[in-house]
Amino acid sequence: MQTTPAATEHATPADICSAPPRRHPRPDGQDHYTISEVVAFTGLTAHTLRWYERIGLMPHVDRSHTGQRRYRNRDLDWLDFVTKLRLTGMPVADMVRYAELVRAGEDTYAERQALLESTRRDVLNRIAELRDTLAVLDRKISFYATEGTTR
Amino acid sequence: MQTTPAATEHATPADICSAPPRRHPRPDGQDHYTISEVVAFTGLTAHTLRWYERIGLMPHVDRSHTGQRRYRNRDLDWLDFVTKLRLTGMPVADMVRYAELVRAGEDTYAERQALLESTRRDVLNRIAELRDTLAVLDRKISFYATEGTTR
DNA sequence: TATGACCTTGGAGTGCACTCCAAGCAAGCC
DNA sequence: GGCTTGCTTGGAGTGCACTCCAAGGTCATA
Repeated sequence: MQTTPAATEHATPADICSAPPRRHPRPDGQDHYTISEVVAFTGLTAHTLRWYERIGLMPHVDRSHTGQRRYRNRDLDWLDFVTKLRLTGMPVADMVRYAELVRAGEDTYAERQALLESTRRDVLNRIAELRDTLAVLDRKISFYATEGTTR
Repeated sequence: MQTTPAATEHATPADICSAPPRRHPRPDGQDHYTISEVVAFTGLTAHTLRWYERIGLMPHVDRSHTGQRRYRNRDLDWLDFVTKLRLTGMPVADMVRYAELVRAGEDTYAERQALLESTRRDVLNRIAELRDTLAVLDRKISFYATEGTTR
């Protein structure tokens, strides 16, 4: 059993770096998903998928001969990444900025790196805040646990 | 040096449980802060403080003889807690629910505990998600770092 | 070929969490 | 008293991230 090397070999400009350890529903070459399939895979709504495209957050989605969207594996990878960024609280405008850098090509590597490093710092800060909050919650919960049972 | 026991001894129904390790600007008894002082302490805006009160997120704020707000140490503690909850992504409506339980008295200890435990689970999940995101960011950042310098 | 589920678009609507405004009262200083 | 700065209110406005709608075209199955 081995991972399919296609993902990195045919890497598109859309998201060239670092193959995520994701299992694709279908292998590269047969990867043509309708919008409702992508809804099922990602948990996003069709509305949101179309909106992401309109605001420039999707690198470009193929179309069938009749104009319907046909998502590829690389689109799923991109959506996974976008979903992770969204969880960090990053504003959509910043994600669009990153998408623009990706579209602009290799010359933007440095700027992309800087953007992700700034995001990384945000994530570390948020984790620290959440740890703090966790401590407060634990203190209050244990208060309620003892007071609630001994009263 | 020892912590002032006043905070727990005179604990008000507002937020009776678990004295936070917070240094108050003034000791209990001389704690009467204007809204702009609270703005300076908490980082919240005056608009937001008034809005919190309007929607029932503040337990009740004292007023001067002319009707101006005079916040107490317990109010600062409460605002600290609310700010922590907000960082977890908890909707304001849920925080209002908790505030209502606090106002309702000791009979709601069990429900409060359940609410905080549910929040606790959310926080743990969010931390796990952020760790995951951190791994993805690190992978991409190291890609850009090597490609950017060797190109 | 008909039925019904799915897909397309631009634009309008929604919900949340603030954020601001106008008009007026209050407090402190010269 | 006059001036400035701060505080009060209800209600309206803002920005974000979706979310939905109407009107119509497409696809799969019977």
